[in-house]
Amino acid sequence: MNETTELLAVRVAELYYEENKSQDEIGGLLGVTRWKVGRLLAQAKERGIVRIEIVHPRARRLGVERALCERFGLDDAVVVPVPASVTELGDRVAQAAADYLTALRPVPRTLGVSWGRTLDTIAGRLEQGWATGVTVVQINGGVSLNRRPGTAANTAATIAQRASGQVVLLPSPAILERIETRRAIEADRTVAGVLELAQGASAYLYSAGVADATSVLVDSGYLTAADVAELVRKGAVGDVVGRYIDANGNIADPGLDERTVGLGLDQLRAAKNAIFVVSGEAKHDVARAVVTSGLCTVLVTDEATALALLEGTV
Amino acid sequence: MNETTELLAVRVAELYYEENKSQDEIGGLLGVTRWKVGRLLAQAKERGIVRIEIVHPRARRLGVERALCERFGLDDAVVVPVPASVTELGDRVAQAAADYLTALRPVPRTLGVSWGRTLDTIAGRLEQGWATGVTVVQINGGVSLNRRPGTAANTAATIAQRASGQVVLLPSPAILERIETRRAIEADRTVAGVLELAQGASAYLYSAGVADATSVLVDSGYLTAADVAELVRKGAVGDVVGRYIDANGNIADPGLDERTVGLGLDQLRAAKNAIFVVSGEAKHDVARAVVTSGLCTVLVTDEATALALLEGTV
DNA sequence: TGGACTCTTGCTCATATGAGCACATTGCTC
DNA sequence: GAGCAATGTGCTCATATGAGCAAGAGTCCA
Repeated sequence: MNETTELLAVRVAELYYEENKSQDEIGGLLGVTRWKVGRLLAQAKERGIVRIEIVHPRARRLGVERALCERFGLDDAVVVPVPASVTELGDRVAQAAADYLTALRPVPRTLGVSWGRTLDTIAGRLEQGWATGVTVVQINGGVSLNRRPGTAANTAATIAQRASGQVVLLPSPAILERIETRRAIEADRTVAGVLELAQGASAYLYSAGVADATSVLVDSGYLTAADVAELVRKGAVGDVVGRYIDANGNIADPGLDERTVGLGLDQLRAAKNAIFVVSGEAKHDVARAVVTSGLCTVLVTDEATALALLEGTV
Repeated sequence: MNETTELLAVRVAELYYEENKSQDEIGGLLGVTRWKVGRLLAQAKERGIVRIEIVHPRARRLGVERALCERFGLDDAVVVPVPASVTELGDRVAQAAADYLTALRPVPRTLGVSWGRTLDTIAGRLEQGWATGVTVVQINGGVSLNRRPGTAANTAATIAQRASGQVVLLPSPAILERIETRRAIEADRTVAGVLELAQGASAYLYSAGVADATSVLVDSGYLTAADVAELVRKGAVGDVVGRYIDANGNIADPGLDERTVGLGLDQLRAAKNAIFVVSGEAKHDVARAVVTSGLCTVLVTDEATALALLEGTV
């Protein structure tokens, strides 16, 4: 399209979209047929001269969602556009996750949830009555040692309460100091029952942690910043339900993993409905590791993360 | 429109504009009639949920243009959107002014032009052959004392040359030290002839200067920064064709005006086609003074200036 | 509780637009 | 310069959408 045609396309687009003139009227004004006007409008759209954007806190990016599903073999994806002016990125994504959960059919009878800041925000965004009779089970440990007492329990409890359901907490630390202690605690009837319930959940809802000192595992006292630095040196890009993974989605430190209580990654991979919620540039690496290694079936994320995932592969 | 309807409108807009589904298809997907889909789309547009923007260096803002004409009684207005990322604001506006001049019908036989940076940029943006046989006459003095020798002459000459026309320069300083000298020079046959031609021009093309030390009149040595500061204290907001005006469009310093050579503001007000080109926040005050006091019939400006003009009145 | 008024909805018919086709134009190669 | 391929154009007919209207729904007040 040469410069003259391009300028004509600009004028046509202005008259059509800003002046609300019909293609026939525009043709008369500019001395071209209405068929040519239509073609110029199509070209204006193709070349980005006309930009149509859906601007709303609940808006989605359906095209990007489909591209993610095709690329990564996901069952579903939810992508939310977040304008640069919005500072609470996680809020928009959490809202979208809450919307998705509310709309999920069939309603999951048992929902396994992790804990962390993202999950807490999602819990806060769920409406009372988002479902009825959902049993919410914790899938990673964290009741004890937690410096913010009750957050993990609160998250699961809130989600359950707002679905008029029950909460089943995992009464165990997230990470134990000795493998023997982890085995003993998992063998205990109380913990074993919760883990069995967790393994049988119809859906899982979880996020990821960044492999740095901001991790809630550091915050909670399970790991030190030095521990995490060592994990990074072993290739860790982040943690999923308390388990550190590398860029290929494999366990970064098997020894640490053996001491970690909660649902295993194999069980997450085998899940029929694993809803992964993630946002922010800091989590791009772990997000990529999760979606490329089959650790989720549904992804809820922001547009920038989605586009980064789509650009980075092949 | 309550929250449920608003969310429905978002979904409808996404399916229509991003998925290119017909209103009938969308109705089937969402369980509403195609007529309701149409109404939801209209609401989405009204409430800014759908934003359609023309993004191109040559794009205009036709609605804003019409509003300016209605508000200020202009014969025409040209408003160009300039994205925040574009640093050469004046370039876009200068291009629009060049476009306007080229499209002007009837072609002006005699075109009076001022000189300054904006006019120089416009001259550079005009294409060879933008018109034929146009006599370009300088309407404000400035050949002598100019520290950038020839700029004023170059501007007029370039415009004339690219219209295969003649240039008529005003061989006089912009401002003289004594009123008597100004009268003498204007009485001289050479200068008088040019001024007569200038007064009889079919169209005028000019910009405005900011009332501060960046003025080309300071740059050129006619005024000192102290002179301009004094003018500001007398209420000057800027200069038009070398004449300082206040917020109401009146001469700020009659004494200085008496020593200024060139087309008078009364003559500009009486013109049938006075094309005023202005951009940038620094010039908002003088722009307002010009459009509200009948000193132009056509305004070419950037979108931010246009909106500032529309907001500031009444 | 009923009537009046306002708002919303579904529909008919008119208008607007697009898909696909046949023909025209343009550009390239021999 | 001719032939061929690619691109562009105008058109017919089908599809999509909107304007205006009548009917239904909802709200408010006496």
